[in-house]
Amino acid sequence: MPPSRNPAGELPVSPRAADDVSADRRLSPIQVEVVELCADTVQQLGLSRSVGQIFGVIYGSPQPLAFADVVALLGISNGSASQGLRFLRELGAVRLVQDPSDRRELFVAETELRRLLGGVLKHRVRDPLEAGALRLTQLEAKLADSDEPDREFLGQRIDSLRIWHRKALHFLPLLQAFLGRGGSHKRGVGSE
Amino acid sequence: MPPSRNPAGELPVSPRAADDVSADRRLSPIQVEVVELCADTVQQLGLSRSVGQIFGVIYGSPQPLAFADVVALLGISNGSASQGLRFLRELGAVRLVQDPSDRRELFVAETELRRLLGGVLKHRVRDPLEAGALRLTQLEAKLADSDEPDREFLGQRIDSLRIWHRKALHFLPLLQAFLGRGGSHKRGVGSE
DNA sequence: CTAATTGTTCAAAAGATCTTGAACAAAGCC
DNA sequence: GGCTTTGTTCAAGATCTTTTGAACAATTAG
Repeated sequence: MPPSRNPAGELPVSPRAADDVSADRRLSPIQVEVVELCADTVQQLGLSRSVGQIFGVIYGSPQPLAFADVVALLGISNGSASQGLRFLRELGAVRLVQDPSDRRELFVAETELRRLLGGVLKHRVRDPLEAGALRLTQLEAKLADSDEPDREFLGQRIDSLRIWHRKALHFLPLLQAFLGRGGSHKRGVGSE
Repeated sequence: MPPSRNPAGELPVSPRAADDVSADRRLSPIQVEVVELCADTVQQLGLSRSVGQIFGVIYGSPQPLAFADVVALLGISNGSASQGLRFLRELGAVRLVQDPSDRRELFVAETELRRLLGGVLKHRVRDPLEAGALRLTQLEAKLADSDEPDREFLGQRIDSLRIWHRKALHFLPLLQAFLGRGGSHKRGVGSE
């Protein structure tokens, strides 16, 4: 049971250093908004909202956050935090950092857009596209030895799907090249 | 109550022409798979599955389909069909065509990828991005006259969000240019 | 070794989203 | 005018997703 709330409102005099996050247990109003913004954005990308909140709270923290910090700052359950953090780690959106004086896992947010979106892109675009390719191939085969009455028409439709699919595949490298540029370089962001 | 089912299994001798869709009330196995493929794909895009099924059944039909055909072929309710078709029309993924001998609304699928994705892009990318711009601006203002302790750090984070946001905005025209290039092969695709 | 801390798992509850179907409106037909 | 066909609306129900929290494993400190 983490000391997320304290009936008397007094600090539990944690044994941690003063700059540790566990000391300031609350999010500032601005941080709350960053969390909300991330949550909404991530939701638009088709991932669950709490994953966005978790990323947001880590992204908006000057120090690395521990598991228990995420739980306390967002007021979510251990289960949600565990699942959300695992997912973000798999995506590559957060990373673990080590602190010799702290045996807990500490998380920091990935700040390079290329890496951040790389995971989402794979998870939400590349993998589904590859699954789609397989299905299209099977569908073509099935059409070939079926007694489909509208075989010619459906053949054209499936061809068209193939063309769309190929386009999407060709598009991915372009997108990655685009993401690769500039980003957080000290200067020359370009358009200014 | 449309004659979608007939207790005795006999055709209700519809008053429509023989090539009308209402005559063949069932989807072929291949068409079923096209419907499923569209449903799954559309779901990946973050829209509801039934919308994909509806698009799929229209896309996989040699003839324009009427509202009642969609309901009968997919076995969905009037309500779902009505909402799904309206949504697809708003996106521009299906169009209405007129048949002087039929007073019903007849639907055909949009087959140009550019137009098809155009609507989704606006609905799922451009609009949210614009909302995000507004939020970022408000957030910057709020930060400016707050007594945020980590103001400098959060300022950097918000700047970084701005850069990502701008990148996404600049990317849209690129994507549209890409979609614009010659996908449709003018052979007897017969869809017009 | 024992106790305390840290994080994971998973069945059940809560919540969000989608679908249904019956009542309703609109428009053509007789 | 009344009857039929066509499509829409929306509250209630069904379904799917997310979140919770308590039991559990793993690790470390004492």
